[in-house]
Amino acid sequence: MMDIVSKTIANSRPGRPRAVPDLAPELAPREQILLAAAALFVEQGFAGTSTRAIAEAVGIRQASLYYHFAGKDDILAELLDRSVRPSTDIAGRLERAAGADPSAAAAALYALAEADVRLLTETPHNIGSLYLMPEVRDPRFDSFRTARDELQATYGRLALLAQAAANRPDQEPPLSPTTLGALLIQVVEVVIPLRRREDAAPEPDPAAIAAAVLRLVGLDHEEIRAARRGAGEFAGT
Amino acid sequence: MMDIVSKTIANSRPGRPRAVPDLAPELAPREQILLAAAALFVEQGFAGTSTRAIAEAVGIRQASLYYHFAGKDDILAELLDRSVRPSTDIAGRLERAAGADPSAAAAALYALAEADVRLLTETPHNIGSLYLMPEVRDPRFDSFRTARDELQATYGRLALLAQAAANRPDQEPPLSPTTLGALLIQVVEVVIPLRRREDAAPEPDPAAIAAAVLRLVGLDHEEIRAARRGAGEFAGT
DNA sequence: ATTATCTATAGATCTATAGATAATGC
DNA sequence: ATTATCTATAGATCTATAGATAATGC
Repeated sequence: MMDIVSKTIANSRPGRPRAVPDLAPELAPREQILLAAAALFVEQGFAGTSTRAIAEAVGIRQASLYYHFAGKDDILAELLDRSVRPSTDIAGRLERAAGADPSAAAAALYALAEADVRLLTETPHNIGSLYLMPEVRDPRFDSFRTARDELQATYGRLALLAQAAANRPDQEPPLSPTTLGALLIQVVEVVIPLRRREDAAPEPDPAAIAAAVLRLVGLDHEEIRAARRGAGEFAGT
Repeated sequence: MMDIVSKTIANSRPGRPRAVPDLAPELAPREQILLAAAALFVEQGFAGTSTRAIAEAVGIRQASLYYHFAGKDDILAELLDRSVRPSTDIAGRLERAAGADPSAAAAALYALAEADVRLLTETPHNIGSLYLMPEVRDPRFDSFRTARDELQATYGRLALLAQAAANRPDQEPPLSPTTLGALLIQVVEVVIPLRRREDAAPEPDPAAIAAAVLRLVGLDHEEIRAARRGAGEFAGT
């Protein structure tokens, strides 16, 4: 009897028990650290967040962080990689599926923008805003930046391909491919400042943002509708 | 003779001379500090920049900063205010000049976007990127954020007015006014990530970005051309 | 007298390491 | 035996203040 009770209450994991009881024992400690760090980095920046603050948020002692991560840098590196990976995966699949067909490229671009808006909207703690921190420029985070540059390049390539087929009137001053890719990502990332606002602005509609991306590329209303229909067919890809 | 020589070489300002000779004596010390801090904040973030680093970049001792500023916060606060002020001034003038006339609003929106792109492109050290730092959310910088929210609201109001007159086909899912303002500012601010790239991407053409803004609002090619012509007339305003 | 610096330093951090301890696993 | 924590602490910062000093201004 006593045994059953104490077993129920007992720590279910090896290792010395925490001084403060674990509030989220269903999460691995490593995940708890990543989540707490994400929230703090977003609020106060990387340099502005001490390892002590992260540990306190998790409910462990500052030194215990170092059992799970070699240093503060590694926590941020993992957060960055995890947050960009789903986007680059989707982008790669969509680009391969679209091949060289301009109208498929338009559909793929639509699907990519919509997926990215969803990811940025749903990710906990507005983690997408970590991209904006100055520290991310440091060589320590090269692997993240490479992945992100590749994502931007995919936006640029899909856009150029889609644009080639657009039935657009005499175009405004054309944008360079680099500028175009940066611009489209920038539009998608409007989610970040919108989520930052504390006045609880309405969440942007992914379909509306995706349409805005195609409009910027020069597609007209009918072409955008067609791309939206085409995007649906990538769903299984 | 000796007097003339020593006067020429002599320190031209009161106060104890610096331990390290002043490399930019034409700038007031306060301006030197602001410039050096801007460069460092942009590179390494606010919390990641020590007062010692700022002082070193200026060529003074760390403690000497406190003669010019009450603290690190005040340096950032002044940088933020200075960088947003020109935009809000222009926005206010343009909005007043446009009044309630939709085609004037389109022209004003064009002029505002173009002016902002120029400001962001030309400001030293990509200072616009300071807006993105997490620390800026802190109440200490409320006055800056208020000014910026007002700028965004002006974008939103001009866009809604311009849109009312646009000869646009059956529109895509409409964007809320808040989202629209955020989106347009976001487009203009594509300059910031472009300037950040170290591969020396081409500078974006202000006219192309301003056109992109109007296209997002729903204006067609002819309307954009008209807005561009109209924008020229605000020049003296 | 005023101005703009300097030197020196207090007190509060902050990161990371060393080594002990208290669970579970076998 | 392995795992995951803990306590304790070294050494390196970092911000801000106190008070001295060396110019110019009058």
